[in-house]
Amino acid sequence: MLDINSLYRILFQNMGPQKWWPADTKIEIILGAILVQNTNWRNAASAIDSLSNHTHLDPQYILKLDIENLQYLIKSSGFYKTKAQTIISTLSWLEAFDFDYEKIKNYYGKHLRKALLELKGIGEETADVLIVYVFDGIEFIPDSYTRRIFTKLGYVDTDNYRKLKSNIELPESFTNQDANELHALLDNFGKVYFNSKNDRGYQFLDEYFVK
DNA sequence: GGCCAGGACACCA
DNA sequence: TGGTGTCATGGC
Repeated sequence: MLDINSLYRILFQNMGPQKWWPADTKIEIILGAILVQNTNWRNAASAIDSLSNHTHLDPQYILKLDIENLQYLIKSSGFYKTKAQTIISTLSWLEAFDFDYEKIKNYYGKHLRKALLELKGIGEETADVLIVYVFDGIEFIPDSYTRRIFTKLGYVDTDNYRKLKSNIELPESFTNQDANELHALLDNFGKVYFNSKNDRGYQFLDEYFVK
């Protein structure tokens, strides 16, 4: 069975750097992480576009929007009522720290993940995504694609997020960039492997898949 | 026209 | 702790 380092190396050698997160600013990453929850990226990106057209993704401006207006702007991402609330609770939290991410890291230290989980609408996966892509931390992110891939690789206890996370230890050598790249590679691999009907050359893991 | 996508949460036992 | 229903749009 492939260990994390080998899996990482094989993915990287076949796919190259993924340059995640696909966004220009940290606020855009945060909004994207919320809007893509259980939604395909196309719909989430469309919501970001309309939000950007109306607010330039200025968090202060977004917080001043009527909730109905915010809901309308992000409608294409689905679950728009819940996501509007999540955006407000998260941006309000950031605002309390003047949108200073270093200040937040210094304030919470090791308890950052716990603080993120206390935000309404931020669950384990989104918390880990924010830690890796916004706060430069190191976390394994066993999202649905990752769990499906690990299942095929023969790992056990892959059926839910917490179970797989508790059983996987990232290598000591892993940096923030490695955690970033590994998650991006796994998701982009999963996206092609599980969704595309025609063969696009993503068969390089097949020899490691069981059955 | 059904199925599902880069989840979270309330509720229940 | 773990399983289930609900929230919702747009593309295929």
